[in-house]
Amino acid sequence: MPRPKKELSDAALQMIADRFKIMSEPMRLKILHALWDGELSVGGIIEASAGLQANISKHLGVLQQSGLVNRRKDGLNVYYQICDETVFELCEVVCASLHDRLVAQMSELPFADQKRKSA
Amino acid sequence: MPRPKKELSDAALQMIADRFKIMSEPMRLKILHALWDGELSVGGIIEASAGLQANISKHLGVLQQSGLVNRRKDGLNVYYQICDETVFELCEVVCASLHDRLVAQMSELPFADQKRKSA
DNA sequence: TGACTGCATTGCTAACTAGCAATTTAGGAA
DNA sequence: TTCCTAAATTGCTAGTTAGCAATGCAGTCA
Repeated sequence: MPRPKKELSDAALQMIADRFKIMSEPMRLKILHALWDGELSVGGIIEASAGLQANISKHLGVLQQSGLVNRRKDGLNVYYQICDETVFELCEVVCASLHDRLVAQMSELPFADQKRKSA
Repeated sequence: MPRPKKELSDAALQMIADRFKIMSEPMRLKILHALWDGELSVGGIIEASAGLQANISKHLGVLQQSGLVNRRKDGLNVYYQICDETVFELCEVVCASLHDRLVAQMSELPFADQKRKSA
């Protein structure tokens, strides 16, 4: 199907770019990945992502302000949860694209049709 | 449908993050937008995106190396074209998410149910 | 050959930000 | 109160990069 081209203002481009920028840090992706299965406390996220507390906290602040995760406080603990399902979709689309690209690159090489080390 | 959580190595996270980073510059989005309807020469892209020649050229180099656009030389001119359709998909997903978020934020305000300046 | 055009490259600067260490704040328990 | 824990914040440094100006280079035409 044809994709109609819409006009995009500079402000719109900036908003879209900002969203991509949020997703462009490996540590933030790691945090989102840790939250894949649901809510987790900051401590749990730190453990799962193996980062320093200050950094994780800062990244969580960024993620929350962008509306990708929400925050729930309970006693001493704070729990975060992904609240924008497009996070998953974006990652899946990117992964598929990367996969396709690698497959295409492999097929450029000689002996491409021989499966090597097929696990 | 459930989204199965897959293990992600640091290298994988880096690759995904890199792809998002490519898309996180307004000028690059502007270039991709200019290429929305098909192939364009560098001159055409410069005109459409209203950027300086050196910057456009550098951005095009980034986009090509990431495999999002391809390059075709013809005489004095060089033509670029989007060769990864996921570019469109990613932008559409992000736009939809941003839209939903703004709608949700509006509904938080008083008089949210009154349509104002409905065009 | 020489001049011209279209694009790429280089050198530079300013702005941004991830990560680290140290501190602060908020809440719970004794 | 005092101590403790969980999380957020602050100050800082180093690394990255977009944009600009100037230059380089390849292809075309006379």
